[in-house]
Amino acid sequence: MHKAPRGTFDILPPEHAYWKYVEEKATSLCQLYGYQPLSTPIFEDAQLFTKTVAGGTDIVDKEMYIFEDKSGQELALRAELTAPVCRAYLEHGLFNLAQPVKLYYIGPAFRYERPQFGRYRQHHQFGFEALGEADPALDAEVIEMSRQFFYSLGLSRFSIQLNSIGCKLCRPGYLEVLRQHYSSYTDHLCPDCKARLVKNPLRLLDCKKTSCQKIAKTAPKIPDYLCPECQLHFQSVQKYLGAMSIPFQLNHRLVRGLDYYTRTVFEVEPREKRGQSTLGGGGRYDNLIESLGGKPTPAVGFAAGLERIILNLKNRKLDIPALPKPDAFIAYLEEEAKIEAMKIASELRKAGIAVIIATGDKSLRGQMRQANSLGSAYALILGEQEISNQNIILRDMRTGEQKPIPLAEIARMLKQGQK
RNA sequence: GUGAGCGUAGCCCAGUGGUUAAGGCGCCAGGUUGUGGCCCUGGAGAUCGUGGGUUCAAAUCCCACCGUUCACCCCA
Repeated sequence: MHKAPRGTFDILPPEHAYWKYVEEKATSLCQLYGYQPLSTPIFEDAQLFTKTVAGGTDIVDKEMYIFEDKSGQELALRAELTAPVCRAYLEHGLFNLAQPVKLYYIGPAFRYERPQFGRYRQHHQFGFEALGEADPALDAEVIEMSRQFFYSLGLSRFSIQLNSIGCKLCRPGYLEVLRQHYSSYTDHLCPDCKARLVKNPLRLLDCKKTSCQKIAKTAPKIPDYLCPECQLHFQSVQKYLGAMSIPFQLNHRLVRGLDYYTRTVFEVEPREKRGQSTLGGGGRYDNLIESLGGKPTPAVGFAAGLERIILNLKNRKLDIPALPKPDAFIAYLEEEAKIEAMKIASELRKAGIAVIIATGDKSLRGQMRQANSLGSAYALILGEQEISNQNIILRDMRTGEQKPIPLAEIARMLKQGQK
């Protein structure tokens, strides 16, 4: 027996109620803020990720699905979607449009990791990106929009963690100071942190080990080492957030996993934490487009994991609209009525009525059971008598009331019932 | 990559060495020769994750593998 590959899963119809709900909230949010949809391929040139997300991060070093196609071209299943969006922005000359260009996406991303709570090898991201504008007001708007997204879903028990990690001018200086601070404690560091010291020093700050946290507490804080421009930008973001009454927590230990971030970084953290809990995160990436061969182009964006959102919706036991049920179920007796029923079903569907017709020549009782379990609003019953009278029985499945309706009027009656 | 827990019908699960592996949900049929939901009756559905071992005897004990869940790492 075949199974879905490790870390992947099928989304069965009942589950799709959640997915539809989240996707509809996401698209209407984007409409509200002026973001337009963009779809990019599931796989890309591997270099698109290795160059941008950058070596030193686990995503590139060990988690990418990389393969050669038959021509020897090195491809990768997309590990995230910001780089593909930037690639499309450059490829199609979107920098010629009025800036910023605001785009959103919903789709799968792939990382080869050990699956666990809220973490999968194929997961789905909803994200939006504003390209071509450096204004800190846009950072604030992206954060506000992220917050509105979760509120519109009915999720409000989260905090927004905010930090600035500087730019290519000021960050190297900070990293140097940070390394110096840690180099005097190397004997007390956990093995992971020893590796981080050389590989990814920013990550030292959020190690969970208590011994390492002691050292992190006394570590120099990045906001104290920002250059004047980054400082002003960071303050402006906070000013605009304040103006919109968006609560946030400054967290100087917040860093993001991807290497391309500059200045503003933020994460949405649920109050009730469990394992992989971050609902979403984002920030500014002013160097990414240039590193892909474009002109220096500032940009800011956000991405959320749909699986984690849905886990939270279930956890909060929020009522999610059910998937639509059929308007009518057609039951029949004997072959002559079946032929007529097929004809009626076809005509009703042309009139925009969702119809399921009984199949398999079950007893009428069996057909009615099926109508019930499908949740059909009405049952239509066709037998010899009805055919000779040119009518059909319309049964309201909720009340159990039923009466014969002339065949010519049945579509109109059901249309009324739809509303 | 490291560590821990768990694998019994589609789903939830009882069963810790001894007859045909129990129950609930769901599914199918009948009770109503043309009518669903409630109720009653019956039925189908399980190589007890896979392979090996211990034993007269294994779902049950041991080993390996696979899968899965959780944690670390990392991230959405």
